[in-house]
Amino acid sequence: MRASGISSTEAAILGLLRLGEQSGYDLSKLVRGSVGYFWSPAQSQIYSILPRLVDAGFAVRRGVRQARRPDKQVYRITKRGEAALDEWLNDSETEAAPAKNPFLLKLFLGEFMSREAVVAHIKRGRAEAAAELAELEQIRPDTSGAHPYDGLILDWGLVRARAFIRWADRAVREIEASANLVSRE
Amino acid sequence: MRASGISSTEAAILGLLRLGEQSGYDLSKLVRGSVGYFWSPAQSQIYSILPRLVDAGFAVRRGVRQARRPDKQVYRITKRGEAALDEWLNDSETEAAPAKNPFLLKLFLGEFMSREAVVAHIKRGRAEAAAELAELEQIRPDTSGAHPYDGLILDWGLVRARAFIRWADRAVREIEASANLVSRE
DNA sequence: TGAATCATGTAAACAGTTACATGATTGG
DNA sequence: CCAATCATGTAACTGTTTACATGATTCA
Repeated sequence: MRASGISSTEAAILGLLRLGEQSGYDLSKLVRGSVGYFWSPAQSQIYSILPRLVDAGFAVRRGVRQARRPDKQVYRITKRGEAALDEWLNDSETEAAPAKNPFLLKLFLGEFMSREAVVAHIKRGRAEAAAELAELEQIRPDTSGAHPYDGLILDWGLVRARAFIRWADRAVREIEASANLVSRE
Repeated sequence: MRASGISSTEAAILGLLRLGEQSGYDLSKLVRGSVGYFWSPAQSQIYSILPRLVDAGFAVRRGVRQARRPDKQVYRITKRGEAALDEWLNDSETEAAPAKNPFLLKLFLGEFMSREAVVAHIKRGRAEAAAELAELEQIRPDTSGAHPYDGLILDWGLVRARAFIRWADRAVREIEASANLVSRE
């Protein structure tokens, strides 16, 4: 819910533009990089937001001729765009993350699955977390101070992935332990 | 992305119907309860999904006359609905949780805020996590075996909230430490 | 030569939210 | 008496995804 300002996705795009002039193509690549971990609009959504930002006076578009590449449109944030982003940033009511966790939903409905299927589900989740952890562990946060909070964000990713893996291992052990109990009754 | 089956939200509704015959009103209350922590469609979405499930043959509707309450429509899952839910449950490709975390997005854009604003943002997140933790700590998982995996889900909520609080405290300390460094330069 | 990358966009559909409309009954 | 609860739905809108369309260039 926003009173009058920009949406979170518009804020994300404006924030990326604030790092420098970018084309839609650049933005989709940027989004697939680090930002994509916590915000990843579809490519088509980026292309649909960009002209809206121009209409609103939050960005300007400039055509760039290229010799060995297709011509492109680059977008630059304007003062009004910066102001709109600042407003979003300073709004203390950050919208809540949507309560959408298909992994937990499936586990909640686990009573309609076999125990083996539930265990397999948890193990799949664990494997995904382990893969994510391995990916995150590759990243060396830059110490240049250019993106001062990237290290903290990375850190949360690591903490979360490790905690999930520990939880998953415990969960599997518990389920298997209760299976043994039942089979000995 | 689903090949041919039902969506996660439809699965959630069918799963809830599998616990017993329910009205749309019952479902929105159930959703606001425990399930809402990881899946919470809007009330209007529930009312729009229900007739679709009936059309697809996954549920049947029955009108109930009530004396001291408005009449209501209750829905019961059918065999075909159970089969559709089973298919969704046994599909190993559980969709990924959407990468949407407004909290992290704002932190990522923290370089365009004052340090104080960033700290305030993290503290707000911490407060929310603490409130959630307190709520979760009230819940005593039922040991009847009716919902065998509720305890595990609760446990993940507790683990996650506690990990977030620890991360937030560390983050605030780090930001304030680096502020002191800079101010002494 | 063929896959990947560069580059931009449209169309159609689906998912999801907010707000509105209505009205009886219960309980403090 | 007033707020909350019971109860169902529609309308309008925003957000988001998937798929399609097009075509040049680079690199293995």
